[in-house]
Amino acid sequence: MKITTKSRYAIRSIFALVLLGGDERPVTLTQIAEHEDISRKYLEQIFIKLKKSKIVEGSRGAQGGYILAKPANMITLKEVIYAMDGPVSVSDCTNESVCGNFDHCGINWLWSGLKKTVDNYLENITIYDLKRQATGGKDVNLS
Amino acid sequence: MKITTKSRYAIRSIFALVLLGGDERPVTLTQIAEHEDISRKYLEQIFIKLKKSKIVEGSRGAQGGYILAKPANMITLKEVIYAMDGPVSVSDCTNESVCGNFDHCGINWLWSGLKKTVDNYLENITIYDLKRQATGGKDVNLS
DNA sequence: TATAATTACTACAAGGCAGCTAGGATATGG
DNA sequence: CCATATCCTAGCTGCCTTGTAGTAATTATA
Ligand code: FES
Ligand code: FES
Repeated sequence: MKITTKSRYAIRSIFALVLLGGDERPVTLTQIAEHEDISRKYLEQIFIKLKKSKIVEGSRGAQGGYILAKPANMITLKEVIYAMDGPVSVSDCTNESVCGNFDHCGINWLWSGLKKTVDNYLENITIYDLKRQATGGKDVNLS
Repeated sequence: MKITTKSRYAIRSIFALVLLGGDERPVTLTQIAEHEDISRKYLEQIFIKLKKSKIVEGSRGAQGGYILAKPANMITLKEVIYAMDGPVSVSDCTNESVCGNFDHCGINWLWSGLKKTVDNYLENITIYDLKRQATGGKDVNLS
């Protein structure tokens, strides 16, 4: 029942990206890696996935780096986690192809219910919320 | 972000235990293993844990087996999962002993919030609810 | 009291996979 | 051209879950 560290790194990294000005000019992975004390090589893989999911945009070469692909308040945690690990799966018993007993199982509604609960929580928090929380709610402008 | 199969097996097994009359007379693991198509040897380990957590009671020897240690509506899913895997941990960053950055981390409230959400869901469903759901809500007597 | 049934306990093997490292290819500003 | 970055692929490693195996302890019953 754990959020993978990859997903947590991703969230922390995007948060750091915003703090370092990534909503305006490119921020390099090296900066983020130092700020968050995460392996830069590992970050590379994370950001490639984030890029594929249209959460950030990368620009190569000197003076390159990453910027947000959309406003911070449009990036939900669910989205980020999905980009890392695919859809949140709370149980392996999600359909009949994986569990022969699926149709006759009396309790799989438990897991769809739990998934819905978790998804709902993660859908309603955005990167902007992290920033606002960190600055004590004083911040108003969102990018 | 998965409930372990051990926990799912445990829940299914207790559910089966109730269906097989385990709120009155002992039900053997062999019965449950057949009913749920789970390895009996694996069930043994599961039930030893359930016993240690005072969820079931075992009686040895011929005509032995397991019965519920308390009414089905007093057994929450959270309790069962706790018995299997310990407290639900949604992130490794739960205290400063494990994460040096804990005190200065701006986002760990996320994980405590998520944990609370999940715990709340699991706390409010009991084994009796499973039975009621399975019988279309017609059942009234709870043991 | 012998026997079959059944739980209680311990050890460990196999596999998957998350987490991370490594090396090189490609693009770009100065 | 060169320093700076992203982009892409491959693979290692250790842990943890899942499951098997063997044996001891207990008890109803004939
Ligand atoms: S859906 Fe697979 S056992 Fe319930
Ligand atoms: S608490 Fe460990 S990084 Fe946030």
